[in-house]
Amino acid sequence: MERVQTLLRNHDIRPSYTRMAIYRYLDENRNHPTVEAIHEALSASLPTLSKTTVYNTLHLFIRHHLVKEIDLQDHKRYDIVQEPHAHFKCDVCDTLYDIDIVPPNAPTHDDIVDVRDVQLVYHGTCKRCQQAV
Amino acid sequence: MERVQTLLRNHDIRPSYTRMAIYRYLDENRNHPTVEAIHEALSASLPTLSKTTVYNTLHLFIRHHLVKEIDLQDHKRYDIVQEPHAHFKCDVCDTLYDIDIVPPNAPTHDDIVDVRDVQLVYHGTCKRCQQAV
DNA sequence: TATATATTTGTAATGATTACATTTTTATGG
DNA sequence: CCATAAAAATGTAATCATTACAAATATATA
Ligand SMILES: [Mn+2]
Ligand SMILES: [Mn+2]
Ligand SMILES: [Zn+2]
Ligand SMILES: [Zn+2]
Repeated sequence: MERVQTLLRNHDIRPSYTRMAIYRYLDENRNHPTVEAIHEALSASLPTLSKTTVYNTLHLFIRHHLVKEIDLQDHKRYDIVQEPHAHFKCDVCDTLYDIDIVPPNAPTHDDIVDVRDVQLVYHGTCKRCQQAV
Repeated sequence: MERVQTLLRNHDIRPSYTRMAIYRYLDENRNHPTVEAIHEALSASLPTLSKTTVYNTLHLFIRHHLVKEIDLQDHKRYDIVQEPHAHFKCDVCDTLYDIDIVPPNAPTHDDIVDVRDVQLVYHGTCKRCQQAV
C-alpha cells in the first residue's frame, strides 16, 4: 500500500490515480506551484489531464486541509506545508521563498471573533535577481 | 490653497480635480475600498469619471508612495494609511479591518536582499457576522 | 492664439478562475 | 460477468477584474 494512498484515505479523499499524482507533485515540488505549473508538469505523464481537474482537486485538498492557497497579486499558489510559516515573493522573478518564522497571533480586537488563517508575505528582490544586474 | 493640493504637489503629482477627488475619497473613507467602490461613490459628483482613470490614478499614487495595494483573493483593496499595520479580512462579509500591530521584520535569509513591503493578513469571521446566526 | 504635453475616456483584449453539461471511470449487487 | 448507480474527470463556455491602447479632452507654455 502506498503512503500517499493511505494519506488521502485518512483525509476522507478517494485516492484516484489523478489525485495521487497531484498530491505527489505538490509533495515533491515544494516551490508553491501555480495551477498552470502543476498542469503542465503532469501533462507529460497524464496527457488527458484537464486544468479543471487540477482546480477541482486542489480545492478538494484545501477543503480537507491538505493544502493551503496563497493569494498573490497574479496567480494563486499552492502549498502542501501545513506548519505556520511566512513567505518572501521576489517581484522580479516571481519566486516564492519559504521564510521560517511563525506569524504573530492576532491580538484581541473588538471586531474579531474567529481567526482561521494568517498570511505573512514579504515583497522585494531576491539575491539571484539582485546580482543579475 | 487646499491641503490635498499641496500634498499631491509635494509628491510630484499634478493636482487635477479628479486626482484630488480620488485622494480625498481615500482619505475620508479608510475602509480599504475597491476600484469599484471608489468609482461608484465618485460617479455621483463626477459623472464622466471612467474606471480606467481610477485605475490609472491609484497606480500613480502607489508609484509615489501615497497608497498601498492589498492583494486579497478577490478584488484589490487600496489603503491610504502608510504606517505599517496588519489586516483582518472577514470571509463572510468581506470587510477588511485594520489591526494595530506592526508586522515582524523579515529575518536574514540567504536568498533575500531587499525587502520593500510586508503584508500580514488574518482571515476568519468578524463579530457582526458571527452574531448574525 | 497656437502648439505641445498631460490627463481622461471608451472600448477592446487578456487571462485566471468558475460554471456546467457530458463523458469516462469506478464501485456494488445480482 | 453484466447492469446500474455514483464518483471522477473532461471540454467548453461564461465571468469578471484588470490591462492595453488609441482617441478625445483639458492644461500649460510660448
Ligand atoms: Mn510555503
Ligand atoms: Mn489598513
Ligand atoms: Zn528573483
Ligand atoms: Zn463579517
